[in-house]
Amino acid sequence: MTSMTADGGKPLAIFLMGPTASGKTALAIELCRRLPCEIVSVDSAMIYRGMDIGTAKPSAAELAQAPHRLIDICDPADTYSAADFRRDALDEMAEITAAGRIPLLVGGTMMYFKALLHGMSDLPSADPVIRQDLEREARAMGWDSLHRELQQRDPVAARLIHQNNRQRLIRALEVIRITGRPISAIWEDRPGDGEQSGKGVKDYTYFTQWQADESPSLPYTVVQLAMAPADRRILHERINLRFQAMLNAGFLDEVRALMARSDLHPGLPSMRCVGYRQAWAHLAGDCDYNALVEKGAAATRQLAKRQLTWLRKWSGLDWLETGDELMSDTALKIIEFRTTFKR
RNA sequence: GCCCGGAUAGCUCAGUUGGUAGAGCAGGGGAUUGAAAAUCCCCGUGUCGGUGGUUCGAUUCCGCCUCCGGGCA
Repeated sequence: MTSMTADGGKPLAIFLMGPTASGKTALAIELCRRLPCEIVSVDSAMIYRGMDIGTAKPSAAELAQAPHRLIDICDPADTYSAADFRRDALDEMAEITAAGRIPLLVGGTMMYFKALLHGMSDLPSADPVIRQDLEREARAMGWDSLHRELQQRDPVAARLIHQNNRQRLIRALEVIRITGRPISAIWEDRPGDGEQSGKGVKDYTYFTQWQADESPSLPYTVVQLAMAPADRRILHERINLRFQAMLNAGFLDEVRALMARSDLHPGLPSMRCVGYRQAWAHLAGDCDYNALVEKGAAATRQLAKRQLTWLRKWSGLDWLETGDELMSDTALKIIEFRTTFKR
């Protein structure tokens, strides 16, 4: 039988990853029926309360059957980060393991999976005041002047951050202003697991290859399941149908309720989520209903594409095919195999 | 039936004073360290509706045909 702890005494954790609309939630709930698992959501949109339909959050019935941790933990006015996620997820996983159960991490926010698996450098968190200052400077002197400033103070980061990428440009300068040190130097201090210390930051990517049970920064033996339809066209069809189904289920009412709040605006991370951004634009009169249907579905397809880009280079995955009716049997076999035999 | 517009990339369209064409969107590939469902980078050959003519050469000019708008009967 599947053992709770694998070799080395590390407890087991299961990751279930996949692009949006690939059927992760259904499989996760099925696995909970067949294994002593407890779900931790790995999803940067489901964290928000009041954003249910558009994030394809599990229904109340599904949640009663298989509770999800780390959903509904933020107000849509809040910001949340990959580092916040790593901390919270490790807490939840410890609790689940202490109760003698297996953490099942399910979601499509690949950056969060990466942060969890590999850890993050010891960087300061975001400072809204500094960000505002930097944006004001950019408006006054031009964004190219900010990039020149980065070239001065952190040539390594300047080379790795494209000058059009304002978000990362701001971040790099923010870190310098808070710590007085270049962000690339801090990456080098402790690049993820620390394995590459001293080698220098040659690439923005601070790790390229890893094995599931080789991550020093995660005290678990991990089985990494990934799922997607075999053919991208099938995924696109699922996405198109699902977006229309969301609209039929009252998605626009959900967004109207959010717009009615005076403290929410389209610039917030929550309101930039796929679907919400397009629905807001439509309700604000920027496009008609047919355009909303097209744009919302397209944004979702593009999200799926980016998720697949992560997955394609991710190592140590065991793949499952969406639509395979024996999928949960296959998943159980993989889990048993992976926990029985060391690679 | 007649008149006027259209017909060019999957979609919406630009353009070539005649030398076989390019934008936006969609799509594809990639990057990814506290916003990550974010942000950014790279990728454009398509019987230029069909057919005949003029021409060294037609997607471009002319004729006819087909289809789609709009108008007149």
